[in-house]
Amino acid sequence: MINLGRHEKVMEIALRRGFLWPSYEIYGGSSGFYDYGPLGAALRKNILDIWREFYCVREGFFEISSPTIGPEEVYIASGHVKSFVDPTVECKKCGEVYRADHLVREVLGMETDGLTTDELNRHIEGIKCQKCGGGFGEVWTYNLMFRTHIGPGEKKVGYLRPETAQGMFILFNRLYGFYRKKLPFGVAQIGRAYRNEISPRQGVIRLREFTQAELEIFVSPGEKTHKDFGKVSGDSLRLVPRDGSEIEISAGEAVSRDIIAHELLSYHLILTKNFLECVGIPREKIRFRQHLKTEMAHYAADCWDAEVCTDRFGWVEVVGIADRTDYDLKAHESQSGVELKSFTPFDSPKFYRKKIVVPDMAKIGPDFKGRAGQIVERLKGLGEDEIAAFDEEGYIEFDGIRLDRNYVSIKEVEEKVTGEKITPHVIEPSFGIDRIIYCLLEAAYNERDGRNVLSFKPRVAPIQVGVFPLVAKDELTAVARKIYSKLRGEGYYTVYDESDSIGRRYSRIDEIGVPFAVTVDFDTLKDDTVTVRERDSTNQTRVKIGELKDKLTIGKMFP
RNA sequence: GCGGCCAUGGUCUAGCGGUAGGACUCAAGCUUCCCAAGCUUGCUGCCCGGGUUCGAUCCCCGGUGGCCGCACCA
Repeated sequence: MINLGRHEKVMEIALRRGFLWPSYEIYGGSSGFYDYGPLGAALRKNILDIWREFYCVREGFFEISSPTIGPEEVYIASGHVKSFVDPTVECKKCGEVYRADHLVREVLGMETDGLTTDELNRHIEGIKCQKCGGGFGEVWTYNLMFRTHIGPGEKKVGYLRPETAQGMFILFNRLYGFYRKKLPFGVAQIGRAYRNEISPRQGVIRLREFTQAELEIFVSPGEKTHKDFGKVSGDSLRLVPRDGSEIEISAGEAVSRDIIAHELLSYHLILTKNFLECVGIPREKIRFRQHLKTEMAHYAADCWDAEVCTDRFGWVEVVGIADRTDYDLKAHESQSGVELKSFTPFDSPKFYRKKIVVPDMAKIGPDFKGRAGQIVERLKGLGEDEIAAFDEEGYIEFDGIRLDRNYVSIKEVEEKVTGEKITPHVIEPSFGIDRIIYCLLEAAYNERDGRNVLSFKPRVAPIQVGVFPLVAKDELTAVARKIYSKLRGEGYYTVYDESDSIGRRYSRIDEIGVPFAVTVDFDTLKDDTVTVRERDSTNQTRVKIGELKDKLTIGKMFP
């Protein structure tokens, strides 16, 4: 299953030709960080352009950009301060490190969710190391967020965001207004996120700073549908549901058979699959795996990962598509005290008859003096049943006070309700761009006659055209340089090369995935034609210089 | 975070207690009428810090980074 050769060759090309460089090399490096070189940055740009085309243009989700550092409250609300930690314990004798909660759960057979460090410590006192029988040290928690301080001094704690999502939840009211107070709406953010991983390895698969492209789609809880679902419901998905089976099933059927929770999730699985294929991940290397209940994030109700099959790492999670329900909005609402709700008007207002209690302050005030305020507060909070009982019995008792009916008037009024406030649910497709780039590099890699070829689609290739004089003679280079300039003027990412043999030059650009080579030869001088060589087939066709643009098709955005 | 292995030009590697050689790449030139041809010339290197030593790229310690295993993985 593991094929070291392929991975190593891809990474070697990535390093040597300027796709990916380990960061801070001149200072000895720092693991978990990678620089994108010129070709890597261009590749990423092209992938992000396609992503924007899919989501911002086609789905109409506008992109925002929020800060990467947030005050502590944000991540207290989101649950990251508390939950984004691993309680860890180490054997004092043999140094074996355990997840403290897993250890307690396994040895004592108890549920460990929500236990504090102190509680875990108490449980662990009686446990011996399973390897050597030694005793354990203190439980310590490791929070994976980078912590910092905002402003001078250490009073104001901040964190580097572990996901771009929170920035979008926090803007809910602004965004809701921007979208003119209608559900559903979606918002996109592309940006860096930070996780201080214990042991980042596997190249660009697990980074401490990485690029996410995330969408938050706010919907009514009861309307997890998509107007275009009909167009994709026949498309097939390769699914690995919770039961561990692997099935090929249409998007529509997956919903009707309750494998995928709802249409909207299913729609986004299809969209994700189309996106991955569009950037160049082969269909047969894509599948969607449903999270087990136990591995689901603290906020998720249902979650499917898009996984790509790699030679080196097996199935790699590249996109998470989660139904976060109302977890985040409710959490920020309660932390901030600001209401984060949408308002849905009814078709026509509804009228309710209900009884209300109106306190007679002229009586309550003098008789109860200092406690009057408290009484009024209690009366405001009475439920309908309590009011009815008050009305019937003629008195009410609370907080040791007996309040007679003649301190209030109880009236029946008609209340007009024009709609309802709800906390929207959130569907979140979250793309790990760096992982997608690795998968793409691996998928694009081929060998031909012992030489390296990266078969990028023209649309994602960092450089689209190479322009070469067949040999470096002045009469040919002059024409080639003109074409080089002309193509750049038309918007192609183009390189010019006149050194070495023509074969070597073709080979050089094959290795960085340039799809087209335009070669100027001696016939060009007679009839204004050049050859266009296609990277994957190496086929050449002669075309008029003026018709180059028709031949160098970078490809339609959508297949 | 723990354990094992490792660290030499851009890449891959040889070698040694007296500061290094090769292959490929890259650059310049010659050559070259379509798939890494050939010739000449050239640039670039012992991961970092400390110790031992007259002298350390080499030995020792620590760090950093890489790979593997454990653990972890929203």
